Amino acid sequence: MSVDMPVSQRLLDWYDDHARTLPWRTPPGAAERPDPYRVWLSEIMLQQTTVAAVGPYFARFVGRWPMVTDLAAADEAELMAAWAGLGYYARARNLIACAREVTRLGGFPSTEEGLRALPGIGAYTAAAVAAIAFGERAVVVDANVERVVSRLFAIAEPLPGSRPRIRALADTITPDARAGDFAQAMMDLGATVCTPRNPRCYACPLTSACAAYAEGNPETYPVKPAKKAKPRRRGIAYWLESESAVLLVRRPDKGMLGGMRALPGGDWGETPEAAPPIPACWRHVGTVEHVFTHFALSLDVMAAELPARPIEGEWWPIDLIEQAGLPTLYARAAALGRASSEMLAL
DNA sequence: CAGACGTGGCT
DNA sequence: TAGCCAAGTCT
Repeated sequence: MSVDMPVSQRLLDWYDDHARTLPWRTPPGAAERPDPYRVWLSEIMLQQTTVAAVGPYFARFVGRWPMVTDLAAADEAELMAAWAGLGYYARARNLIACAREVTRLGGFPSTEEGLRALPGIGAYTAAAVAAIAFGERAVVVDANVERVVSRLFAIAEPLPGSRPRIRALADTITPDARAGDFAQAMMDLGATVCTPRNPRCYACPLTSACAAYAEGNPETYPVKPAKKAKPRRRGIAYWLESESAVLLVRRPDKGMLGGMRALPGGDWGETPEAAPPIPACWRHVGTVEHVFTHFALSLDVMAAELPARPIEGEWWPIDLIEQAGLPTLYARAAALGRASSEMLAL
């Protein structure tokens, strides 16, 4: 392989042999383009989320809602429950809004600009869908591309200040043809070779063009600012059981776990303080330690059993609690409450 | 613009 | 193991 072959060509050649096989992809250089609906759905799911985590969710979603028009007609609560566990729940709320808008438009826009106007679609996703699903030349910059470009050009300026330069440099190496394959090739390279730690430079098709490799310190790029310390908050969740069912609530659309089902309980803060939904003999059955992006939470779980469903609300059969679509935090809290009441019944 | 917004896997 | 990190978007 010639060293003066353009970076884009070397990368595309590498991709032809090393592309990952993924459910939402067509093979490299395939004649037919992938379904825009599947490309869009996968891109939304993959935002800040690993391929491994997305796999089963993607399969369930396309099985249940095979076309964007099906998703547009979905029951919102069912969709939120199907998303439970994937995180960043604003994505699920935007997903259904976007599906409805696309259905109203009669299909996905094929341009970056048109895609960018849809809910939940930002600069990255608009470029990715335009390139992958519609073959448009678009400069696709995600965290993988930022890392690969930072290393190729040994960019010393830390993120996020270096973003404009990274984008400009990515533009210079993006080819006119096969822009979608090129974008996916950059992401595959970042995910499997040009990794954040212990990059496998010996397997990289671009080492001869890589400034960081020449310096001998690829792992030092991209330069990032120091992380801030996470504060710790406390909260309480109430497992109220009656007639083999448990009382669930729906969290407000704004804020943490917005729109998701949850156990009753007050706000989270410095001290755990929340009035129980009803006076009862509440037992402390455990504490869930959960780390979010910007704080850590200690959630104390209280449990009680009462006869004859004492208050109005959504009473969910405990045997079917897995289907309630609780986000992970509350799924863990529910496991504690359920185990405690089963223990008590023995 | 910097902070809010989840979760699980890897080192 | 505690921290880092993942195909970002919205405000």
